[in-house]
Amino acid sequence: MSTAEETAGGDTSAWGEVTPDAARRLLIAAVEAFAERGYHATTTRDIAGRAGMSPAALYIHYKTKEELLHRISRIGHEKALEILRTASRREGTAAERLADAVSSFVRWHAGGRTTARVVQYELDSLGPDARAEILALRRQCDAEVRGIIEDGVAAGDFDVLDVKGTTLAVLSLCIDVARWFSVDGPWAPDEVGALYADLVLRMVGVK
Amino acid sequence: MSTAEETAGGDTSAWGEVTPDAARRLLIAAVEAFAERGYHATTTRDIAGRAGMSPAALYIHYKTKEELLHRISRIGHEKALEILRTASRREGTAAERLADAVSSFVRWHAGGRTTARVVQYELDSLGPDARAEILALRRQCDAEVRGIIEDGVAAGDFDVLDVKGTTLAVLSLCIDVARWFSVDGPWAPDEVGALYADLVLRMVGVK
DNA sequence: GCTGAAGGTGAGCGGGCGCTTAGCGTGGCC
DNA sequence: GGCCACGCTAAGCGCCCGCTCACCTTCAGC
Repeated sequence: MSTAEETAGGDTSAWGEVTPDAARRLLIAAVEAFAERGYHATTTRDIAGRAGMSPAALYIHYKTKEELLHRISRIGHEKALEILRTASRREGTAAERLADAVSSFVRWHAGGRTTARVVQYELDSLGPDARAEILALRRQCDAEVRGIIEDGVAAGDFDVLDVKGTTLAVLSLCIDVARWFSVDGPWAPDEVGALYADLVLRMVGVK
Repeated sequence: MSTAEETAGGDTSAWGEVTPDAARRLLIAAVEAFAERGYHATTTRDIAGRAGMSPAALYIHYKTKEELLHRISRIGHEKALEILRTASRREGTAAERLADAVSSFVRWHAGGRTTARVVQYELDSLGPDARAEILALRRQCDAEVRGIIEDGVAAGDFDVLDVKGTTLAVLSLCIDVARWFSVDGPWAPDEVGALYADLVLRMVGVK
């Protein structure tokens, strides 16, 4: 896992690679606005206002409103893929690797709920080209999880009827955390991660 | 389960209660448009056009665009609740009732994907009052599933660590089907329903 | 101190939005 | 046939959208 998970309160970390400072502030403002109201219901005036700038400033750093979503989506998906890859490539049994992947992936969706919501649910608002690029990243995420499950089946550790379907279900379960998780709810991201890791191990019939 | 599930090809059934005919055509057009592009990206001109009417016709049958979403959402949630209730109240072991609930609920999300998408993912576009009304229906859905799981635990049939969390995960898994399911994909609604019923029985540790 | 690049602003454009209104065609009732 | 209620349309209002443009500041380099 990464050295520092996104903190609660306003996951503004992990955008360090975005420069200059004004461009990063606009990006973070866009993430928050998109997460709260959705891409289409968010106005460029709202984004600029949150970043403490005039509406015109947005267009110095980004060509269009859609470019903002594209950048957010790509960075987010790359982070998600990195999380799954790290868990997949560590040492240990398939069960340990799968539990690690699920718990860290869920922690990211719960803790960085704001970002994850945009990343997972605003995909359809991208144009065809950007969308295709992001879908390629998603297929890689799928491949990482499927790889772990296939390893478990091959080693005789898992009992799975349908590898493809189970992979989809596992990812679906994790992703949907971004929809329902709330910081005001009864669980901390860690707790959901642990619960979900247990549930997923049951789903793959770990022995 | 109901006598007739929604058919593929354009789930226009189940709107029989909406009259007159023009109002129903507008509602079905709105469901399709909202599912394809999202509530905020859909225009009233688009809805009216799909229904073969002029933009102004919409306002004879509905006060606002939001009222359309509200009506769709309420009818959809009532249908979802009815599906879960029917499964919950049938005879049989907790495992049989849970498998029934999950498979029929998933079949509805997969087969009536268009409607389910709007119902499950456009909730935030409703105003506070309408939203509160719909959330009450969602809590009832949650209660039906939790009831079955509690029955299974009480009877000693299930092995569950966290009833509330597991209930949430089961519902989350089913609901997210509306996001990823495609009629062009490799599965039929029935197949996903059967797969998911098996996965959920594993999650609750059925003995 | 002058200059040019970089990063910002205020004002506003063209257009499409949700929604309204005046008026038209039509079928039921006397 | 005369009348009216109803369902609908054509036209368009007022607003706010994404985005642009002319201009202003700041500051490094010389």
